[in-house]
Amino acid sequence: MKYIDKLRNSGLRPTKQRLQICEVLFNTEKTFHFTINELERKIKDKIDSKISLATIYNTVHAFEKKGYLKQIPVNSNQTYFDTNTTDHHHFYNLKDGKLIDLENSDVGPINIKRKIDGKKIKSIEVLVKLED
Amino acid sequence: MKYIDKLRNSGLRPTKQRLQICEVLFNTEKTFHFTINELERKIKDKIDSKISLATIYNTVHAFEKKGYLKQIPVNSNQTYFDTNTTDHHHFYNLKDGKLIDLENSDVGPINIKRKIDGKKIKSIEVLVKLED
DNA sequence: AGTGTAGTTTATAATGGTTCTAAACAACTG
DNA sequence: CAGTTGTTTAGAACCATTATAAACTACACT
Ligand SMILES: [Mn+2]
Ligand SMILES: [Mn+2]
Ligand SMILES: [Zn+2]
Ligand SMILES: [Zn+2]
Repeated sequence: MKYIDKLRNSGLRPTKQRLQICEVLFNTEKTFHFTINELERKIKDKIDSKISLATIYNTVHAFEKKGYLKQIPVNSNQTYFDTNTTDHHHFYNLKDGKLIDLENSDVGPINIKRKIDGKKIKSIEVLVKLED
Repeated sequence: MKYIDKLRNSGLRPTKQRLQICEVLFNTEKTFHFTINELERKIKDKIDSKISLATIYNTVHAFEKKGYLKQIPVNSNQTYFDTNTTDHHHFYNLKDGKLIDLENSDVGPINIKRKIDGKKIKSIEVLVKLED
């Protein structure tokens, strides 16, 4: 019910699997960061039926393309996604590989003084690595 | 001769392979960014003998650990390294996957106002994604 | 120089996250 | 419904990276 229109309006058919993944990703108090591996576990916990790994990948990429998820650049063998699609920055805890949101107000405006001919800025992302 | 002391002082034996890789990485006018794949080609071009891929990985990681290289966080299936180990930021050209250095003066000082208990900041990195 | 030891290189295999394939299936349209 | 297109799925393929373990080499100490 809740996500059917959202999907239809995006040109994505509201399948059982996508709706279940929407529940896990978006029906939460707070936004969160995840790897595909973590999402797979979360889905297994919340859902009785099984969703294939290929579908999880497909869906995450479809949602990313529609702007419902974004990828966070970190040095890891796994891809990190974020359900918070607003412009914001991150702490990256090297110890456990967890991301923590930094609000824009925690960082201050970033003004890139240099320009590259024929290119425009798509995003500006700050990653603050944390160690003990 | 040039890199033998550097390696010895770091506790790394100055082997033929490491010295050759040093030539490719550090005997240059400008610093540069590379993936292992690109470095492998560069080595093949510059060197007559062959260095195994495993050694290239080993050496890059050894140099990274000693602080002679650093990894740049980007969304890519390959790991990006930088021979410029000073604190600086990057443009990332999404079209061709190339990095461009941003001097600190191009970005301005970044002041992280938030703190995480028991953690200290290891690095602050800004990635500016470019599109057409 | 010769010997012993620890460090290094190498070919090759293994790993593991991600993407591809193509057949079964399900949502939509008329 | 029937036809069409989009989606799901298990499994295979892909490919960057890491592990393995045997051959080799730099180095320290005679
Ligand atoms: Mn993607
Ligand atoms: Mn590394
Ligand atoms: Zn976030
Ligand atoms: Zn750089």
